[in-house]
Amino acid sequence: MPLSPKRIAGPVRKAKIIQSAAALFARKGFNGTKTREIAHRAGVSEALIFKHFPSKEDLYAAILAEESPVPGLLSKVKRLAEQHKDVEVFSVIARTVVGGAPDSDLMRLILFSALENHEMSDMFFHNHIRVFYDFLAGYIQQRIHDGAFQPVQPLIAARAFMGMLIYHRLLTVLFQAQLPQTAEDISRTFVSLMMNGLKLPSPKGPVRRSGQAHTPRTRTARKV
Amino acid sequence: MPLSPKRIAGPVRKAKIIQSAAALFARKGFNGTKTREIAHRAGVSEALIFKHFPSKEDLYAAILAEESPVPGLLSKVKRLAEQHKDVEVFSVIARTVVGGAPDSDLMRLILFSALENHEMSDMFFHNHIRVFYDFLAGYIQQRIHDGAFQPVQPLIAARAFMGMLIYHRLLTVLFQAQLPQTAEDISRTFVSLMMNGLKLPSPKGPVRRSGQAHTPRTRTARKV
DNA sequence: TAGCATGGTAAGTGGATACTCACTATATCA
DNA sequence: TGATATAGTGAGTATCCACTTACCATGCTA
Repeated sequence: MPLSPKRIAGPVRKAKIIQSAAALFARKGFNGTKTREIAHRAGVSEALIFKHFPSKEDLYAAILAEESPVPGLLSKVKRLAEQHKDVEVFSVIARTVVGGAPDSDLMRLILFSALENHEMSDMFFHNHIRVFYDFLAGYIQQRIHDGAFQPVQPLIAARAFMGMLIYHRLLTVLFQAQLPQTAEDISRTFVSLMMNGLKLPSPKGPVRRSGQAHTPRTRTARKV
Repeated sequence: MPLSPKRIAGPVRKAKIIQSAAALFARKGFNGTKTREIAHRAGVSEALIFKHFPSKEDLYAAILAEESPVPGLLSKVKRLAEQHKDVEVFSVIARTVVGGAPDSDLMRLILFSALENHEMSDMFFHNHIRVFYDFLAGYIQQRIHDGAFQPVQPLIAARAFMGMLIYHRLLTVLFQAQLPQTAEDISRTFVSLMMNGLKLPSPKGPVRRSGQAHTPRTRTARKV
């Protein structure tokens, strides 16, 4: 009886190859990753990779085409949004990102694919980052309409908030530039800055502030 | 007279090679750039590159070691800071970044070097980005001490502001994700959000002075 | 103008690398 | 049981690429 754990169903092996390749592409980029390494990591011969994928490019594309884990979070945020729990909406997003999402590998894959201008990079960006951004812009716009926030450009405000979060994530992933505070403190500060930035000037007393708050003349476009 | 525009002083040629290589490394990364391309772009033979630099790695390091154009801007900002012109300090930085600094090539070089974890990447990051960040954190801290800003963590607040700006820059450089508004509008919105976020809750009276002491617990950042 | 340092190149070289070929091993089931 | 499809591989191969060698060209100056 041959003790062969070798032969495995096709799709399973294929998934294993994708997983191994993703880890390597994330660390070394497309050009920096060799098919030999991928094979070794996946525990198969190099030839088998090419049985599953016509080329290294195709393997890379298969990785970028994978689904995002985002929707779960997004539906949670949407529930809060329907209840107009402003602070909670921003807090959940902040805690998620500051807490480590997207994870290091995913961040690096996104950046590498964008820098190396892979054709799927746009879609990848769309699936993993822009969903939040679009949702948030829509929410801000609605809350301005409700009279809960200052009349600010929703697209810019959304980009500002996501910028705080993603940039923070970038610094930790790319430069190990951690902050001394806890993730919770950091999230709270980001949310607090943003909520203060968006909230209406208190109705009492003269509101004298330097140039801003002029009514938006461009209609808020739904494009990025 | 021999029509030879060929022979050029060593340092000049070297600079030309660096310049050509920088453009290519910025677009394709270290692994994606071939010495042959660099030579072609610089209008010299491949061999000459290796007369000037022992290896491709050394050429890359020479590029990363180049001086940053930042100090000019920083001294300008410092003058404004000494006069406590809060809005102007933030505005100048915002306009500079949103207006296109660091330029596309520099941004890409920084990101590539960080992703490919080149050993000089940290220094590069330090010279080009962290200078602002450190300065800003110091300034915010001082203004908190002056009683002009809310007691917020200066490092986090600085990261938040730089995050808005750099992330915006990143989206335009990497994903051509422009916003419909003008650079000036975008800068103004970022600054306005940040200044609102940092400013003290307005007391009933029109004058806010450093003496005012009540800390509204509503939604302000927790001090530690 | 001889001598020499400097600027420059054509033509390799050896090792890596994406991909192929020809072939073996195992499972399924009529 | 054996026909057939599927899983898997060792041993290439053509090409590319960083780097070298051996050599020529030009300007400077004693």
